[in-house]
Amino acid sequence: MLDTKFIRENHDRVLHNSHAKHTQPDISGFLRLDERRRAIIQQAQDLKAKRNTVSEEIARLKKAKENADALIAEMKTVSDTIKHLDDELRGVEEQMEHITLFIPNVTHESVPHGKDASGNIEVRRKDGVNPCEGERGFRKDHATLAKELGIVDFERGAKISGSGFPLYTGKGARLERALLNFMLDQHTGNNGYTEVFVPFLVNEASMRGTGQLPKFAEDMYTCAADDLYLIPTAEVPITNIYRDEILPASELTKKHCGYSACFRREAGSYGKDTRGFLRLHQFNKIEMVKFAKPDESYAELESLVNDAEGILQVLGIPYRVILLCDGDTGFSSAKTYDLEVWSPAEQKWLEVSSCSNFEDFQARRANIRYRTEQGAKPEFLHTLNGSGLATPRLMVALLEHYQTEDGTIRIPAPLQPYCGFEQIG
RNA sequence: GGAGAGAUGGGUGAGUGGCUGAAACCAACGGUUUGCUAAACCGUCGUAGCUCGCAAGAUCUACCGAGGGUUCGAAUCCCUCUCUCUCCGCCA
Repeated sequence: MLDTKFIRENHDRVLHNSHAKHTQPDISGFLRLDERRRAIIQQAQDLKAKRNTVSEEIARLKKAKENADALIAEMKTVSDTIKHLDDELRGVEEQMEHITLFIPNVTHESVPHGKDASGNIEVRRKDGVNPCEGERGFRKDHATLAKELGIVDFERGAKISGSGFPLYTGKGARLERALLNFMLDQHTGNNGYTEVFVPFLVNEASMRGTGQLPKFAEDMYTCAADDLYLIPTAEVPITNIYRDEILPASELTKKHCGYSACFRREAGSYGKDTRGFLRLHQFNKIEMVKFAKPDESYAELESLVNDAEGILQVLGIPYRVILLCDGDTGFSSAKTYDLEVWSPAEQKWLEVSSCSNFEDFQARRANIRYRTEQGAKPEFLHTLNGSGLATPRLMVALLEHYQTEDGTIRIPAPLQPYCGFEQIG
């Protein structure tokens, strides 16, 4: 959510940015409402001030056992007017909020302009230490490999829940668990994150806090009977840990990481990239979240990307870092880098991580502030988050890159202690 | 799921219709005193918004879990909701 004053003073920029992000908010309507709002407040305030002083006068008269009927009658109409003004104000503010909630975050000046993913910029690329580099004759795709090796049972997963709900079996289940533990240990042990284990179902206020609601209601699973939502990412519960709180500046930058299952309806994406692990309704992810001082958040974004990259480097998987153009940057984000791994079978780059600086967009929605010193005015802090990493496409890259000529999978050395085995098959 | 109790400023906690934005104490901060520490004393000590001002700041308004209602006037009375605690029941 953007600051009302910021929208008022930068409405052209906000409008252009919204168009770049393919949204059409009613900025001029917002400005009209804003003006009306201030007029109402002014008028209501004057009347309330009058009511307060006259009420004191009434109290004084009553105590002196004098007649106050005329004043009381007068105040009755004043109170009625106040009530009507307050009602109108409520309506105006509701309309303003409705518009504001659908205005996307303004992108950072370093973000390139572009219509869609074609406008993104590759920042850097790293080759892996792939043991099969250059050998293409025996290359099988991840879904075929997984099926042959018996590490995932898509059919039974679909029987239990539906398509997009994979059932990991045997060494596949162990490998999945190994990846998650390995990544958590990296972030807590080497990168300075404090681990959290979060609720997977959250309330509406949390979803609004991080920006999933109200705009993206269609993308989420809901538990209607209890007014709860299944989280699409651990970003939601982790960021909301400090909702409505004021953190001391000495605790910033605060860094949390955590595992969660992620649930996404992926409505409207059937048939597109849905083979195997490419797009799932439920998957596992390690998420990193930072709470930073505004003047440090962009440096923190770079180190956040490095932390995510570190996983791929240790696992020796080829990847590249992409800076998203404004047209491809998410609703809440001011600047986003994607990490993509190479799938030799798909001959495609696959997104495994998205690292964003939201500046104060989420903090304003969720009311997360910090105070530089005792007695200082609390200010909104900056929130950042990034996947570190999501497992399904990481698994794709791992299987495809570490397959051997005889159809087995070599487990990368750093992962072996977590797996308890050196190969699959 | 049933019964009951509760929610006030950073903390404890007073306050049942007007003089309460809120006592008192604690914590914190500034100062005086002091060889140092301690103690004592004095002062400061919530958030948000409108308007005015270059600014420091000033006026006004709102906020005592949240939202409605009654009233000239609500922390205080009424209704709904949320959360916490206690007891009973059920349960991994």
